[in-house]
Amino acid sequence: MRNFEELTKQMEAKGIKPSLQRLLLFNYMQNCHEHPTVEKIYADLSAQGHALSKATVYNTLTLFVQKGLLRIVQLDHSEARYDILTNDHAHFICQKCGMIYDVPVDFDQLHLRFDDAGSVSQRDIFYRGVCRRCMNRE
Amino acid sequence: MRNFEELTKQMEAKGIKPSLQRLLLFNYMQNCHEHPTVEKIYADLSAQGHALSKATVYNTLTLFVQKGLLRIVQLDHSEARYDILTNDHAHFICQKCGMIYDVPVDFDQLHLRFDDAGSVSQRDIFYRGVCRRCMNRE
DNA sequence: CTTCTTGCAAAGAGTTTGCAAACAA
DNA sequence: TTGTTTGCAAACTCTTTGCAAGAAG
Repeated sequence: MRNFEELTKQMEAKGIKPSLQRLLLFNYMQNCHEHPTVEKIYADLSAQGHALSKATVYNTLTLFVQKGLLRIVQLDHSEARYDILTNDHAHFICQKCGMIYDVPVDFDQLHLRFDDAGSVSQRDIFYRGVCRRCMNRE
Repeated sequence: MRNFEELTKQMEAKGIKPSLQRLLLFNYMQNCHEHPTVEKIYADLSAQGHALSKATVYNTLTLFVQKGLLRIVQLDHSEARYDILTNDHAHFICQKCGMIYDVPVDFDQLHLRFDDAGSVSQRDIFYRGVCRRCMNRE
């Protein structure tokens, strides 16, 4: 919960007014690396004694995505999960336990050659399979 | 609508019993390369005079995904779109017009190095941006 | 004041499910 | 028969929205 001035600066740099709820959410997302769902974010912040509505969680996360602070990790038709946008990484999704792992990856090795692409603003890579932990469990 | 024997073989090879509705849907997906939504699939097949319910479209597509004939392309929280699983290709999504382009890509250049990955069964790459057609339109 | 943000509850979209009828083996 | 597939409608989940109250400048 420290370092709010730094967070404020980052948000203002993206054109977002730093209200209390927005700071709370941004701070939470900065420190959460498990790609949480709206439900989890809401539950965690509520448990910490912060008052904010689920609608505000939805609306604020959507705002953050639009402003380029977060990205949505949408798997099939389940709940959306959110991910702080840092340096590029891929995602590995375990089909047994549902866990999402970050995978370091060098996107530039891909050499995308595609004439219909005017401009590219975001790149996402997903691997699906079974993680080592689940494999060992069998 | 020809070639049903071939389709039947492919479906049986994946452990799917070839009912009429399933053949219709599989045949449709084989020949549709625009990543259609359930709504579009249902509308197109209905317009062709085929009787099948939307629930069956949903259930059958889900079956096909589970059996590895199709993949879901789920963008944010909009409708799911379906894609026949052929040789690897990435997707480029235009954020203006919503069109999804197929992009040839060599996945093996990525050299995924990730110790927690036990086994990998599927790889998806998404690029987002603005397509050339939309850029030229401005 | 004036504008932006929040929160509740209701609406909405897309998808899944229960169950009975139809079909296939 | 015995098991599988279909289809309708209802239920469900996740997300968005309208609007009034509240906070900020």
